[in-house]
Amino acid sequence: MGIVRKTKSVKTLLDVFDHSNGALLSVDLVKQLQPQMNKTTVYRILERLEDDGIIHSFKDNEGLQRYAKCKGCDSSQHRDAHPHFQCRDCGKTECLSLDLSVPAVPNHKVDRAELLLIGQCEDCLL
Amino acid sequence: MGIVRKTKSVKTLLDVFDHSNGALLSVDLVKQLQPQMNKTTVYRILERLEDDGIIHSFKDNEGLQRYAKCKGCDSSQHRDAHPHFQCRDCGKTECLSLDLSVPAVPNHKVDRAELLLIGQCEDCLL
DNA sequence: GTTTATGCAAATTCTTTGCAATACT
DNA sequence: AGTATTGCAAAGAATTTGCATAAAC
Repeated sequence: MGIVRKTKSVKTLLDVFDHSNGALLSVDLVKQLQPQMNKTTVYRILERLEDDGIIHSFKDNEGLQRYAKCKGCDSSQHRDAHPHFQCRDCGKTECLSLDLSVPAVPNHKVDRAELLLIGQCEDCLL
Repeated sequence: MGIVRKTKSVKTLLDVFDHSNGALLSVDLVKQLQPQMNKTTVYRILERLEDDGIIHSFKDNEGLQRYAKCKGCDSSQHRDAHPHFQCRDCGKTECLSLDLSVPAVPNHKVDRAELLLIGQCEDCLL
């Protein structure tokens, strides 16, 4: 449902996602967009975009919220398996296109899985 | 290296781990042990126990730190694949004994993997 | 007796909330 | 016009830091 109004702020944020890759820290987005955009506004737009299935989010290795553009998600189902890779050196966090098979757990209902790989990225391997 | 002194506080914390199952929130431990033990003390003991390979930690679905007793870790290598299951209803977080095969990522060095399954636990499935 | 651990208060960091003002459709 | 959105200030929650005191080896 397109309940997210295309305000200037929303467009700005979507533009940031289009021109960057990987999963972005909400904290960084807040910093980057200040003072043109208020901190609260950034958090709330991210929340709305996620509700609308435009972006997805997860907690990274530091417990910080990260957002990335969804590929193949919609508002009804936007929480599929999203493997991510986080570099322990530079912190850069990438979305992986790996197909994650969600293991079954006896007597449990598994809705989704978050797989975070931690290591060194291409740039930091040198 | 047994650099962790067996103080009363340390023993208390180890006792909590022995008498509970699943991965415990540092926040809850702090609450539970107050006011006998100071907040800072709890955080610091947890940190030391993890350094020593007695317990391991990860960020849960809410980005909160959780700790659980290690099985088969030591101070040199205590960060192996640790799949966990977190109940979206009651929040209970269990350690799974599943063997997680860490996928390779081209041009990256993967040190470890955090797999968190989210769903409903046995108790909450009724 | 030296080193490690603890307590306390204060600071930090990320995120959320309430409410009035504003922009979108 | 009516509803969704924004800004600002303040609150909240989890975790960390500095420093003086106390306990462990």
